[in-house]
Amino acid sequence: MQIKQILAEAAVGSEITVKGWVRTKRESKNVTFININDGSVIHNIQAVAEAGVLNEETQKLITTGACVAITGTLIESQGSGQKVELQVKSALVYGTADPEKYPLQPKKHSLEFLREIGHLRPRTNTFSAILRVRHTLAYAIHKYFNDNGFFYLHTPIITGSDAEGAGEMFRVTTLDPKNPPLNEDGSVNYKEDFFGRETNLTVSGQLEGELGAMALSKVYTFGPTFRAENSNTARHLAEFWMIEPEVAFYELEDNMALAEDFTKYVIRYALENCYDDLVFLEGRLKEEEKNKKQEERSELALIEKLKFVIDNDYVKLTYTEAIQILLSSKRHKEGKFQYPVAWGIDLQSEHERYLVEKHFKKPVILTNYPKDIKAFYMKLDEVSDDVPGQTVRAMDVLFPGIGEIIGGSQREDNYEKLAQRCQEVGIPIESIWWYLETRQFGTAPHAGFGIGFERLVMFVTGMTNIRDVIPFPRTPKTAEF
RNA sequence: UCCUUCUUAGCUCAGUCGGUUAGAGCACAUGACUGUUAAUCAUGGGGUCCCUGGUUCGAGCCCAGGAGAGGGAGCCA
Repeated sequence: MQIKQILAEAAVGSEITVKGWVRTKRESKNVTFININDGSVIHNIQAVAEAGVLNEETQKLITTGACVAITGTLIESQGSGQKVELQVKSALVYGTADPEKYPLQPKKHSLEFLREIGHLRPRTNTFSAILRVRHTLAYAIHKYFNDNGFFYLHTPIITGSDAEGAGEMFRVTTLDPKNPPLNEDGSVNYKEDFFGRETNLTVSGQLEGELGAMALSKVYTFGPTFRAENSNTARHLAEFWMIEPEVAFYELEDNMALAEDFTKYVIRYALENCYDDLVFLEGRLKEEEKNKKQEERSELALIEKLKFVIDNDYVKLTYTEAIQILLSSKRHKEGKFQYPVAWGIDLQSEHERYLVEKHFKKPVILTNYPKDIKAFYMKLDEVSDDVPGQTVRAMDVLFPGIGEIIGGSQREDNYEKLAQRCQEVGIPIESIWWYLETRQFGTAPHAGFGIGFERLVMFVTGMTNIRDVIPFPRTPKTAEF
C-alpha cells in the first residue's frame, strides 16, 4: 500500500505492508522507531518495533537509506507528531545502505551538494516535493488545453530548419567525426549524412505549431527543447521543456488573455493538488531566506505569493509605456541603472526586475516591442504618431523573481510582409518555403507563445536555481546523470 | 563567454603574522536510556588542506597556471 493512501484512509486495526526507504531510525532499550518514505507523499510513516520483534541482524540492516518492506498493524499513535503508526510484526530488507558510505545523511544538505548526487537527490523531501509538483503542473497543462479544445501536436525533435534563430543548435549526425565525407571545397558533405542534409535538435516547435494551427485551429506542443548556448545562469538549461500553444484567429489581445488564464489555471491546480508539498517548500524557502539580508527577502511567503498571482490581474502595457516609466523613475534619474534606457533598447534584466518587482509588484505583460529586437515572424503594427518607431505585435510575460517566463506574439500572416522580413534578417526564403506557403494558401490571423516549463516550476516551488527543478539537468560541462 | 567569490573530515564551516601534532558542529560507530520523531547523554574512529609548479630554513596560509562550484551579467524560455 502506498503511504499516501495509508495516511488518507487511516484504517486503524488493519494489517498492512509498507514498502519504502528508511529516512531515520531511533533505537532505545525497549522500542525502535523507523521512519519510512515511499515518495507517494511528503509525509513518512512511523513504524514502531517493540524489542525482540525483529531479529538482531535485520534490526542492524535497517539504516538510513535502506529499502524495506514492513508488515504490521496500523494503530493510533501514542506519540505526538502523527495520527497513526505501524506496529511492526515483521520486516524484510530489500536493499541495505552502508551508513558509512550512504551520502544522504539525516541532516540538512546544501542544494549544491545534492546536485553532485543527482542519482540520490530524489530521495530527499525537497526534491521529491519538487518532482511531485512538476508532475502535477505537467498534468494540469494537458488538462487545461484538452478542456479548452486544444489538440496536442507532436512537433519534431530532430529538425532540418534553423530558421527561427532562437539559439545555437546541437548538430544531429551519424557521420564519422574523424573522417567525414567532404565536398570538393573541403566542407563536410551532408548529403551523405543520415537525413541527406544538415539536421539539428529543435530549438522551438513554433513553426510546426503554426502549421498545425492552420488546420486544427487550436494546438499546443509540450516537449523537450535544446539550446547549445554557453549560458551559465540559474535560469538556463541546454535541455528544457517548453509549452507552445498556437491558435488560429487569435490576435495579440486574445493571446495575452490566454497566457494569463493558462498560467493562473495551472498555478491554482498545483495549489489545490500539491498543498502539502507547497507547505513544505514554503518552509524550506523561509529557512533559506533567514540567511539573507532583510531587503533581499521576499515580501510574501510562497503560498501567499501564488494566491496573489491567481487573484490579481496582470499588468498590461506597451514597450513604449514601459520605457516612459523607466525614464521617469527615480532610479534612472539618479543614474542607478547599469544599462542606459532609451526607446529601441532591448530591456535588460535590471529594467524588467524594476518594472515587475519594484514598480508594479505583480506579473507584467509587455507588448508591442520594436521590430529590430524581435523575431522575423512577428506581425508588424500599424505605424502610429505616438510611437517613435516600427513595432511588432509581440508580448513577453514577466514574473517576479523569474523574469521572462513567456515570450509570444501574433504572427505575420501576410506573405509579402513575411518574405520581406525574412530578407531583412537574412533568412533564405527557400529554406522555409513550407512555412511561407501557409501564408499563400488560406492564411489566417493567428498567435501563440512559448512558456518555459522549468521557469514555471521554479515560480511555483520557490526554487531559485533551474537545475533544481528538473530531475537531470543538462548545462554546459554537465551531463553526469 | 565576461566579471566576481569560493574549494580544509562524509556534510557545513573555522583556521590568527608563513612556524612544532590541522579544529568545531552535524553525520557515522560503540555504549547508556521506558515512546522517540533533526531524540538525548558519554566515548571513539575519521584529512591527497582541489591539482600542478614556484618562493621560503619552513606553505592549508604567499606567487603563477589549471580544474570545479556559487553569485552577477550577456543570450533567452
